[in-house]
Amino acid sequence: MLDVKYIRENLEKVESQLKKRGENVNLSSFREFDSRRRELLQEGESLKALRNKVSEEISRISDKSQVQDRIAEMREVSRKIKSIDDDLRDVEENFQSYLLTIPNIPHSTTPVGVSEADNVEIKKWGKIPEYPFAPRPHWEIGESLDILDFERGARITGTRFTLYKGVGARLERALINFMLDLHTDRHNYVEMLPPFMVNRESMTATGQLPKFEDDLFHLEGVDYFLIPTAEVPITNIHRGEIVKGSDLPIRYAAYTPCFRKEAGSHGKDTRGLIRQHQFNKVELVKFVRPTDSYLELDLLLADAEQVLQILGLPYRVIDLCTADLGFSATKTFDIEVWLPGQNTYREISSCSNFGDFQARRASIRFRDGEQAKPAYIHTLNGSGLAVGRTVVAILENYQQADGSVLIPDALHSYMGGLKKIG
RNA sequence: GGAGAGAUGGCCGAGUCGGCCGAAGGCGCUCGCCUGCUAAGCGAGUAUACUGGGAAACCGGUAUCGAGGGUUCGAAUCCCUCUCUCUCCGCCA
Repeated sequence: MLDVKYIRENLEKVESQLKKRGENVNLSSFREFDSRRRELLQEGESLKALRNKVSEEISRISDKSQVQDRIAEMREVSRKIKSIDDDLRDVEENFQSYLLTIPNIPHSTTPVGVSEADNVEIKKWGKIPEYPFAPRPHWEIGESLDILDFERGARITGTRFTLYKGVGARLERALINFMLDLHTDRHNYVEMLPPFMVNRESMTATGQLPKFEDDLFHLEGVDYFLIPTAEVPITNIHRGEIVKGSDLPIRYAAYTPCFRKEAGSHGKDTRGLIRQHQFNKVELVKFVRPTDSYLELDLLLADAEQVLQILGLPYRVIDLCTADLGFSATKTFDIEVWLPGQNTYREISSCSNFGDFQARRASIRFRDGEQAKPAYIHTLNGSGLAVGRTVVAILENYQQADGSVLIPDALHSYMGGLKKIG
């Protein structure tokens, strides 16, 4: 959520900055809500001040006959207050839900664009391997090695669900452990294992709700949602808190499965592990001082990149343009890993700075010292990495002519010494 | 699932038959004093949000004692609903 005072004072600027997202923003109703709200507020508050004053006087007058008309008067005032408060509640509710639908303002360094074609590649790492044979896509490799079972996954649940088998399951688990160990032991994140279902408040705080409910799995009987990313439970750890400035930056790493409906991508990436309704991810989340957040974004990106570097997987980094930027983010770097079986780069991580947007929705603040004013922190998060897609990248990049797949060195110990699949 | 207890400021904890309770007291913390260091001691201060005024320092108003409703001129205090926590029993990985 954006700062109401900031919008009030910079209405046109905000509008033009939001237009860069390609959204049809119209802040004219902002003015209406805002002035109506303040009008009602002032009217109600002066009546309350009067009532408080007179009520206090009533309590001090001992002669009861003298207070009857004052009481009658205040009865009327109270009735008026109630009706103003009712109107005010209405206005505030509508104002609030309106504010929750306004996306974040892109950062000044975010490239302006009208489609994903305007994203900017800022870095390439690793050598794209050459094969003396036609590299196969991971779904073929996985099936022929009998480690991925798409048919039975679909039987158990439905389309976009996959069964991992034997060494395949082990590889997924190895990657989760490897990533968590790397981020906790070497990058100083604190490991968290959060709930995989969250309530509506948590989803609203990070920005999934109210606008993107269609993308979420909702439970029947309770108003809970399956998490689409660990970002949601982890960011909400500090919802409603004022943390000590000296504790910043706070870094958390968490493994969770992620559940997404993938509404609107019917027919896209139907084969293989790329687009699943359930997938595993190790997520990095940071709570930082506002002044540090863009530096922290670079560090976060580097932490995620290192996973690919250690695994020896070629990738590139993309600076997302305003048209491709997520609802809550001010700036996002995507990491795309090279997939030889599909002869393309695919997103494997997305590292974003949300500024104070989520912090304001979630009311997460920090304070330096006792007498300092609390201020909103900045939140960031990034995948470190999407585990299923890392399996995909390993299968495709490390495939051999004989159909086997080599396991990257860093994973040998996590695979019980196994160096090759098949 | 059954029975019971509770939810007050950073923490602990008081709150009388509703009125001067944003809320006693203690701890903690901050600043100052004092003691040759430390400890102790003394004094002052110590919530948040919205809102009006002001360049600002700051001053005023309103709200907040788990959440939402109700009664009342007036509610932390009375009534209703909900949420959460704790204890015991049952069930269960």
